[in-house]
Amino acid sequence: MHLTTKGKYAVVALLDLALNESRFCFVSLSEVAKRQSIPAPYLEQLFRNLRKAKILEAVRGPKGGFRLSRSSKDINIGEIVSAVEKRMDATQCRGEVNCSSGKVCLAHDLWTDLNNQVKNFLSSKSLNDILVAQIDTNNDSLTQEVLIASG
Amino acid sequence: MHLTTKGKYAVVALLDLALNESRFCFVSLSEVAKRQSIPAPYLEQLFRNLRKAKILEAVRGPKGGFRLSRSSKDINIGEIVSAVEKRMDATQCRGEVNCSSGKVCLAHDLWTDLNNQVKNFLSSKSLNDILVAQIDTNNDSLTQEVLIASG
DNA sequence: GCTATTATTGACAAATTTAGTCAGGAATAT
DNA sequence: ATATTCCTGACTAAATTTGTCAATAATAGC
Repeated sequence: MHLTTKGKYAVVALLDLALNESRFCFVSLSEVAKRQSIPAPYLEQLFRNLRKAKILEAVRGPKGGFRLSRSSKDINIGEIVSAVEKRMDATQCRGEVNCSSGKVCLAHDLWTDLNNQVKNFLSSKSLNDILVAQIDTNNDSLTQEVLIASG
Repeated sequence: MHLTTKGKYAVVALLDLALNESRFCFVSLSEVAKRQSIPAPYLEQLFRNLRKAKILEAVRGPKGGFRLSRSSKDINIGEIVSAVEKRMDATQCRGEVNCSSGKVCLAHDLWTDLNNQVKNFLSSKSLNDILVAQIDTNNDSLTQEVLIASG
């Protein structure tokens, strides 16, 4: 089970997009990258995967950019993370039965359970949930400003 | 958040130890390594950390080996994993406040919550819990044999 | 005391993965 | 046309994981 900067960058970038897309219909990758301190060419790789996963839509050319393909309420963190992380599965054997030389290993069910635990947690949170929680707990000036901008 | 073979090997090795220590007071590392298909010199590194964490006790010399320093009911999976994994923390900033150039990043609380979720899950399971669950769900001949052997 | 067995330590090396870069191409608004 | 932006594939560097090795220290049994 590996949660790396890929997953973290992806989530933050989409949160940024969710906050800014209501003002400008499409947001350029470079804006997001700059605001969130993510190397732009690296973010391109991630957005590529997010587009394949039908989470993002893109338009090329001037005034082009990206936007969420659905409401931020209908995009959960789990699908974002799985779109960019390739080793999130916690089981050594990817759920296969013969993980320990033909026999189910002693801890097989433990890792399967952990896997489900994490999956369920991440799938239960939408992008919007995170934004709302962030707004509730954090009343500094930046957040307020972004809030006004977004709605 | 990284759960690697270290954590998985460590848990399986200790489960193996828990199953076999009642018969032989101390179990040699090479026995465990062989039974669980873990490279012995690699397991040495892990046992080193588990001893530092007061989870294992060792005796050198012939008839020496390792045993759990406490009952398997009093050792939880969380402490095993943290003894051998160095990057289990899911937050990018290790809980620090200025994770995104001076400001708390948008997803800060999300990763903190995920972190706690995983910690609580792993801490809530003891070595003995895993063995009992394994025995309940898996009635093949090997498990039965080991069960009888263990007491 | 000698020997075989086992843990202990520190350093080393290979393989894999992550993180980041780059160059060139394609679409589109102006 | 031109500038802007996404698109694609390949490439590199750094870090981490996954081992390996050699030498040492302790101890049981003879």
